[in-house]
Amino acid sequence: MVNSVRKAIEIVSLLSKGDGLGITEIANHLSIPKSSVHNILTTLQAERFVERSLENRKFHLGIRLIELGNQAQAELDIVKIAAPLLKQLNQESGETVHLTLLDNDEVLYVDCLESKKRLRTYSVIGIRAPLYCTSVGKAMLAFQSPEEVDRIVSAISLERKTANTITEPIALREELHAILHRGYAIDNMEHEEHLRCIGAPIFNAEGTAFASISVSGPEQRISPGHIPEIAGNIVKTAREISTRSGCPPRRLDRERKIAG
Amino acid sequence: MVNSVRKAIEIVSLLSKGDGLGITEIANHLSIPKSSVHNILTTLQAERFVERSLENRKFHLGIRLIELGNQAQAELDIVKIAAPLLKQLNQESGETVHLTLLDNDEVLYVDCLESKKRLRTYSVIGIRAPLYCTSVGKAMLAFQSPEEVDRIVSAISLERKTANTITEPIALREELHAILHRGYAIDNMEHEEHLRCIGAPIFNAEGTAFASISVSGPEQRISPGHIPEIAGNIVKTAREISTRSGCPPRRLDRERKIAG
DNA sequence: TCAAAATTTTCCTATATAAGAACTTTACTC
DNA sequence: GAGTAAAGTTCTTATATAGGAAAATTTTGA
Repeated sequence: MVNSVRKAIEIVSLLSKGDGLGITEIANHLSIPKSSVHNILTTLQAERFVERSLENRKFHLGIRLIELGNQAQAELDIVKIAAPLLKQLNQESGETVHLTLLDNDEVLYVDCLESKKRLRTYSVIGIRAPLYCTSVGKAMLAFQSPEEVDRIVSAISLERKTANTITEPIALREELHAILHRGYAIDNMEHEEHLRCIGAPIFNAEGTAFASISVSGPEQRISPGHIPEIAGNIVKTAREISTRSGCPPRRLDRERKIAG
Repeated sequence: MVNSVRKAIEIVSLLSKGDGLGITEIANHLSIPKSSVHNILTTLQAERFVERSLENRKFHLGIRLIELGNQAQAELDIVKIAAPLLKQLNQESGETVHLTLLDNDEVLYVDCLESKKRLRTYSVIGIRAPLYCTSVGKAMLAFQSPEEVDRIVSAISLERKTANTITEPIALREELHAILHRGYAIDNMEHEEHLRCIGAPIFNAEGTAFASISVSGPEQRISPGHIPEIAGNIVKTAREISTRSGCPPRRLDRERKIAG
């Protein structure tokens, strides 16, 4: 472990939160001596990982990170594997589709294809969302091991986002149980008003639900009557992505049996 | 300057090029001892800046970079300033609009709003393109100081991308001269077939053309007859972004006089 | 406009680290 | 499936760096 590199990462992470910090502010926040912060920032600045505002002399994230973020995304195995199948799902459903990862007890959006319709779900790659109130999050959470579900459900706090948000751990556990048997998760306007999403898990070679995909759109189009049909297509697509990710067929059969 | 941080950045930059590298490969490429590479990678991995493939044990860029890249983009001053004006331009033109920066004698795309039409310019934030064959690139290049134009034109190589690509330095200089007087640049299918773009420069408080915006679409819609009208709107939008970026009105008047 | 306060930068040395070398593990070949 | 080659890991110490303190700069307020 290289301390200076870890400090550099801490500094970059801190800068990603606030908007513009001076050396002293950073040093105080992270309890790192000012001179060390100064040395590291000089290095980061030379490589355009951070930039310094000319007017107020405060540090910001640099443009090199924009470029690297895009390359990291494009290089990600699951993104490459899922791309053609997501495109098909996007065309067949006509709605916005997402690919997300389970990371740090949160959902991380790593790919997105928007609907071509006027009224549509807008989205950004690289943002995070909670597990308990998104279809992608619940889809991944439901298929974790019982111990992991216990750990995560106790670790996260169920903040209310809309009128429909599940805010009780018991209710969430029941919902996860239902998802396990159904094979897919529904976000019934639990995260954002007027927005319904349907998500299904993706399993890796170890059989872990590490990713998920979803279709999301306005409540009028993703109506209860349409859900089973859309969900069928999502689950089919998710299974194919799992298989291409090296997930053994036996793992998928096990899910099918539970559902059946 | 902190050496270990610079090495960490070099490693991350190297990983962004290839797809998956081992410790020895990285050590050889960068002439850094294996043990140092190992130490740094351990740190980067702990913070999810890099990840290690389970199957072939090679290192890749990590998901933390996807997140940071998105935050760096959203935090960028020019992106925040330009956002509402780009949206308006996108709606009024009905075509894909871009915001780019001049970085390292290249164009870096930092924002994009796609057309809603079926046939449209697809784009990604964080990618790079050459200066000499894009409207955004030529728009920025034309408005650099004569010495800077000289330096850049001698530094870059004019590779042919399409039948229309300008591959002769003399022709490029003439084109830049025309752009300076016209106030906007045209990419007449010089970078990609069937794609026309119109770009205009954005000036900062120092009066430097550090960014540019463009409208791009299929040759049928961005036809020669439509160009003056579309260009007028782009130039108007670019001037407004310049003003909001702190560019003194006198700088913009100067461009107007040259154009007049 | 000037002075005080805050912030940033430079300097120096005790300390953590880079990197050579040896060792272990993994991958390949026959 | 054993033997070999390559890659990865650990260990140790000479060396570069982290961080305290002081100097310089910038900002703020009167």
